[in-house]
Amino acid sequence: MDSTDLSSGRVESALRGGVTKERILDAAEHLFAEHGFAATSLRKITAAAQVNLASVNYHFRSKESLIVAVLIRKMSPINARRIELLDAAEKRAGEGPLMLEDVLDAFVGPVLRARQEGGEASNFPKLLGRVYTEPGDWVARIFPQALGEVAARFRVAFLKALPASEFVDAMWSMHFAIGSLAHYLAAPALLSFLLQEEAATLDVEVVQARLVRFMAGGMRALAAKKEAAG
Amino acid sequence: MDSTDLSSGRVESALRGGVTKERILDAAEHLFAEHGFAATSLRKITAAAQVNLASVNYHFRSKESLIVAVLIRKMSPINARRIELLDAAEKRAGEGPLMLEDVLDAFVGPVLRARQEGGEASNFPKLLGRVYTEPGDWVARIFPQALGEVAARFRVAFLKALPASEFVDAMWSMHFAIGSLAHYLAAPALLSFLLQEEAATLDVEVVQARLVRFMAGGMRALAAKKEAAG
DNA sequence: GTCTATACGATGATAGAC
DNA sequence: GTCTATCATCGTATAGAC
Repeated sequence: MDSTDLSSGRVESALRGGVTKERILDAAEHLFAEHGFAATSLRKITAAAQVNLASVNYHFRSKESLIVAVLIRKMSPINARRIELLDAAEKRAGEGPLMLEDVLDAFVGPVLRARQEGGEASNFPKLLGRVYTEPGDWVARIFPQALGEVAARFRVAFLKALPASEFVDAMWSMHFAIGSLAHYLAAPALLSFLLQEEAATLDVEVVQARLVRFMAGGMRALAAKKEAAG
Repeated sequence: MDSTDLSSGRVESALRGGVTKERILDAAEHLFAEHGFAATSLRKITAAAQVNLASVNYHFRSKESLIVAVLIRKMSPINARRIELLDAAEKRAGEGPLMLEDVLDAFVGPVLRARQEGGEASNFPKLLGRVYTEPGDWVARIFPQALGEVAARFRVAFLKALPASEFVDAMWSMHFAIGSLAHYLAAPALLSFLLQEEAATLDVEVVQARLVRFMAGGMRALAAKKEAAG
């Protein structure tokens, strides 16, 4: 990590423990989480990372691509944990039925706990929630990369946990459920407004319990459509 | 509407059927819906409206205030229709129980049909969906103004339709339900990704049926928490 | 009161030297 | 691979015409 190349102008950055690209990612992640995408200029990022402004455009094509890179890097451990928990749930179920609540816990839990993974207090979950609704077509392009394996695994898991459901209905309910999660992460202001009080001091366990209960109820109701009708 | 003041320099705008303020609102609404908030500069708006750039800063304090003004204006008829439908549902229920699905239909229907109200094809629903998750504190400030009466009416309606639920639980489920709606409006890309096909050609009635069924199932499941536990 | 012309600082992006 | 220099464009502010 440390460099002995004292004749180079890159001594300071080398001593600080990372190449330029990673230093940009670190600074950007911190500032994005703190102030959001739009409010964080490339100049603030490069200043915090102590690198040149143009290096962002060299290592990443644009600010948009930088955002994507930051998100992908942060999502990876979360998605790994999701699959880990899903594996455990499926193993626990064995040959028996896969509980919908367990699948939802595996999907929701790692995201809600994401703020502790960084080791520092951050509003990254809120940032993550914005991903789904950020304007622009670039969002659609990160789905395959960001949650390709996760989507594939949970697709079949939800289908297994909702035996009465058809594929299309399960995907719709999955979409609605993700919406509930994303909205909780991204729009705490509305919740505070509805509750007519501050909702910031909430325990993660309690939130997860409520969220999973809501999701499970909704998904089961949608899956039961064909049963009730036919 | 038409002006005979041919001696004035404002003939052109008068002939085009509106004062500057409204022409800005019209152009902004169209461009915001078409390209999103960030991608629409004030210069493009004023160019489309054929007014001076500085007039935006005169009639509205800032771009942010302009966005709010556009949203409030567009939300008003939607919210009026919501209350209209809620009134009808409550009258229909009479002294009997208020059906949760009816309340949800009243809440969801007018939004899903918003694209037809403008008389032109627009992606305003998508724009509306972004409101809930847009970064920045200004969003929180529009809630009281944008859905003050609506929130108040539907708060009590949901409580009536969910007799087993406590206030806090009902508000949480309301929040989650709004999340499902907002997410559907704002993130069609994810749905297409999950379905592995284009989802653009969907009938509003079908979507509403699915959405309301999901919401109702989720809200009932969350409301039943206390019952099951106690 | 309304509207215009003009300017300011900051932003994302790029070209070309090293 | 990294830098300096420069670009067009952005939101905003103000002075002054009507």
